Amino acid sequence: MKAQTVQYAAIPQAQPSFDCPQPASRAVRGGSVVSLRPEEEGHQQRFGQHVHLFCEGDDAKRIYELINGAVMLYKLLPDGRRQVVELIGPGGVFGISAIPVYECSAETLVFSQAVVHERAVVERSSELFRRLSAHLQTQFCAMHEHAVLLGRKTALERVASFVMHYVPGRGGYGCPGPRGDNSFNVKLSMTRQEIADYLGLTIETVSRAFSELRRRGIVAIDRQEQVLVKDICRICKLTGTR
Amino acid sequence: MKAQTVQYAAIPQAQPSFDCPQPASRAVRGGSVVSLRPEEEGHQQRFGQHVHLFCEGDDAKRIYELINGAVMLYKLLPDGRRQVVELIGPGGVFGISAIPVYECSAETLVFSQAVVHERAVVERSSELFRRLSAHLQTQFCAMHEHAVLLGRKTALERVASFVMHYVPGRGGYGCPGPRGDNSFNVKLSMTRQEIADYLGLTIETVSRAFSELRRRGIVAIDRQEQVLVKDICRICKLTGTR
DNA sequence: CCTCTAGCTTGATCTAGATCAAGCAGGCGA
DNA sequence: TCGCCTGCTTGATCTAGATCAAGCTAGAGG
Repeated sequence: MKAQTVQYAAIPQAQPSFDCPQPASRAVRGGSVVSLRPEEEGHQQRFGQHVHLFCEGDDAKRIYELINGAVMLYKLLPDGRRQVVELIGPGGVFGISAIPVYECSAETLVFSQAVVHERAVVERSSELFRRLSAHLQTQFCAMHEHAVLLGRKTALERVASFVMHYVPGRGGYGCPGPRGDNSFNVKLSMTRQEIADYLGLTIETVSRAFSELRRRGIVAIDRQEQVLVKDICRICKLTGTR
Repeated sequence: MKAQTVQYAAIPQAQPSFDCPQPASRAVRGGSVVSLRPEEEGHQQRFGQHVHLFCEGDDAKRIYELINGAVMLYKLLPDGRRQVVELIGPGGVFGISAIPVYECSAETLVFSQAVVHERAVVERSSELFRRLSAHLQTQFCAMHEHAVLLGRKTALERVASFVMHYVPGRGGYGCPGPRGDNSFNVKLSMTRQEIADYLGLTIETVSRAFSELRRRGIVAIDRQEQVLVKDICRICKLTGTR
């Protein structure tokens, strides 16, 4: 244990969170997903790749609803160890906190769009609160799954599970099993370090696991981000879940 | 990895979930916590120690709101490895699922009381839904914390963190620091195996960590369930969080 | 075209925690 | 009172994954 050679900046308590220029693109409202009374609407915003939306310890003034793209939520230990605690995809909600400040940091993995709600507005509007909460249930389920991964799975099982997350409609509840095309081309959009911090491993172990999958002929990898899963069922069996 | 010598029963898909006799004690309503219109009220129920409330795969018909006691939520891998994914205390909500069946199993750790809501009722009543969802935020925060523990902490840090959870008002957000009595008597109410499955360790490693804490004079242990924390600040520093 | 750099891979070695194997303590029924 | 059983502790050994240490590769900039 005591992983992480890479040192991350210490948690910057309370300071400007947006390290990306936010031009006039605020309030590009009229998005497809939301349709609420004007006073309940949030601002739709665009964010570049690797933009920090907020940091652990910042005032938790805003709640985010991701329209498209991907965001990672992470926490740092004082000695620099990092754990990515959640990956947010389209529809996902984040920035909700039980305390007055954010309990984790949020960073975009790719270009993303999100509806940004004022926390106070969400707390007043039961309609909005309901919609956001409904999605939290899905995320809760995913968190439980991730706890199993972190607590009980081997390195190869973790990486296999990670790859399977990117294969739509397979491996989870109601998986149809092998039918038609049993291969799928996955775009990871995370560095090996980010994957390692998500899976509770080191960068070297992640790399070795990918190499092992390649050696076994289960995936083919080119350009690092592109993973061609050649046999979905075979990688699914390696996840340890079934 | 590949822990767990103890084998747990394979997931019993769809079968009577209550393995504890449920006598006439249903609907002991009029509990202190809830005050809703009659049609929105749930039944308040009592459960003995080590009672399964539901199993992974059962129809997710009910949502539970714990009044007092303690419940653990766990998931099993097909080969018998177990991970306790969440510990629920008074006020906690569980049994919410994004899919039609429960995604984990729930078992009481001690004698407990809970308000049992019909899922359909919760989905109709915005007042009730709001109240339950509000508590999920707290639990979300705790899950993130637990992901850090499972992904990045050493065995000693995990056990120290676990013990600190039982010390009220210390170690978390807004901890007042050392003042007055710096000791506290903790009642664990979990076996070493349950603790191990919660912390992603083996029973032996948990045992060794407790012994190490005792050897360092940080805790005193008698009757296994009783842990006297002699120096709260010292064990807090061992959690890795600060 | 070459060089630089960031991110990735691979090999060698080390170690925290798993596994294996006794032994201990306390509650309980006979 | 005596076994017996369940849960806990402790020691010896093993191993998955961390750590340390080179390379490798592809894109960027000159």
